[in-house]
Amino acid sequence: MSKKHSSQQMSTELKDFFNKINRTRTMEKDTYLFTEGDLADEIYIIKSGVVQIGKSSPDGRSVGLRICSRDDIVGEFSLYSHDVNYILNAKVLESGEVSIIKKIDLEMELLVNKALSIEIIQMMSNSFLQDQLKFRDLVHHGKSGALYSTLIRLSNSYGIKQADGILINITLTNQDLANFCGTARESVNRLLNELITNNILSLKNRRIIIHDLQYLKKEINCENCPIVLCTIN
Amino acid sequence: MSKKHSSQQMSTELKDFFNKINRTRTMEKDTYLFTEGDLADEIYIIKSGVVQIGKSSPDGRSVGLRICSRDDIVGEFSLYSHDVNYILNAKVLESGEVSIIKKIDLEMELLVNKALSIEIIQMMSNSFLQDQLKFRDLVHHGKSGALYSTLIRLSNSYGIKQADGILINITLTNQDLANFCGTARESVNRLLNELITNNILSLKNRRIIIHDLQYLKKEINCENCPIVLCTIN
DNA sequence: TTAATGATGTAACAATTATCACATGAAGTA
DNA sequence: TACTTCATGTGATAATTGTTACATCATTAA
Repeated sequence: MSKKHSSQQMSTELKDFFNKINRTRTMEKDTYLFTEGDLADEIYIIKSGVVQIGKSSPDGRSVGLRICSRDDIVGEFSLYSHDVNYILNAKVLESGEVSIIKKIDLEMELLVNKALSIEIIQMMSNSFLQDQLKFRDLVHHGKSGALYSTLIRLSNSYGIKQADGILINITLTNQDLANFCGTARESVNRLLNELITNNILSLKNRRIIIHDLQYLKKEINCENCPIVLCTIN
Repeated sequence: MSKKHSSQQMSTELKDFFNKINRTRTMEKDTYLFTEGDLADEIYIIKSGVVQIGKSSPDGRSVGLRICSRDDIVGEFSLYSHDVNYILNAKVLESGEVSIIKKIDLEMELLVNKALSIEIIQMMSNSFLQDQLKFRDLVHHGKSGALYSTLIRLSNSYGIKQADGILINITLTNQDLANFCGTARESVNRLLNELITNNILSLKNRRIIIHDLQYLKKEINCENCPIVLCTIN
């Protein structure tokens, strides 16, 4: 898989630091790397596999927030405060391996490693701007806009250029997409089929190929912001 | 106005740094501190007045994202990369004054001031979690959920306890609220009047008094997360 | 005081989206 | 193969939300 863009992607300093520590853990599909309420004392970097960050509601519904893979940082940076619990969960969509850093080790390192701090600040400020743009797309363009935005982000994070368009190289069910958009599964299904009918995209092997990304962008007034600000991870 | 909670609130180190530089600018109601496309070479801290962070769409609509006042940090942390332009805008809702730091000065300071870096990381990680929870509320609980969430956040940021409830000590038009919720003004109006009818809230002097915050929280499955994660600023 | 402007309130109707209830399809397993 | 399970597809209907078109109300300016 060719991963090009990422909001919380591993920077050089951080990569070095993770490599120095070099603790890893394998993770199995359909398990959770962490769930809401777990003690948040570790930060992870994905070495292989796919992890979905989300939040489950008491009413049984599930909210999709990010889809992360190699080099993405996963966890919550509640630095210098302990006994903090995870607010989100991390579900393993494809088995793989993560590098682990104890939060306390990262805290110690930050005290002496200025370059690392600065890289983390840069990473986080990107995330912040990214989320603001996501609000615009998800909240202000209706449910179809939410789906279009999600597809665009998926294509920026997991898209592979092909002769006939951009293959989103990850399998997601209609329900998964619905959880990102705040819609019913059936609505996603209908919207997707409408897009297929209009030759905007097609399916192949349970994966989406986008033929006309420009159409999706136009519908939500995409102003071609830096791609680094428009990813799903 | 008693301000208690804030996601991007001025930390001690940062406060000291701003005070050391001590450049200020006054801002007039209904002007913009910055708009989309402006060169993003400064960061601001609000000393007085109220500023709304938002984004305007080519289709003329306007998206509300944050409402900031004293001690809130405003601007975009695109550190160490120059010729970057603002993606959001900052509209002055109430005249006041801001302290200014040149981005380049902050960058220099970060190279030598570890405590400052760490404070900024803490601030940003709060913002990040806060936004994830906001997605859940705004995207996954319908338009009424979006409004309820906005009201709860407003009460956490600008609420003043009173005998009969919590006064949101800031004036916002129905349209302003609609811009935060991604709804039509008329829908906000209907929803608000419904809440008034049911004694959940009332209006006084163009300001909202929430009598039954618990009702609003229950409707969106609020799990009483740390208040610092549920503000509008 | 009157006029103008902007905010709010409301009804009728249209459009979108959710829900329910199944049918069909695809993939893995006994 | 047949069975089971999970994903997808689709119609009918309900619920929510947006749009249009005004009326009313409050505030400011002439």
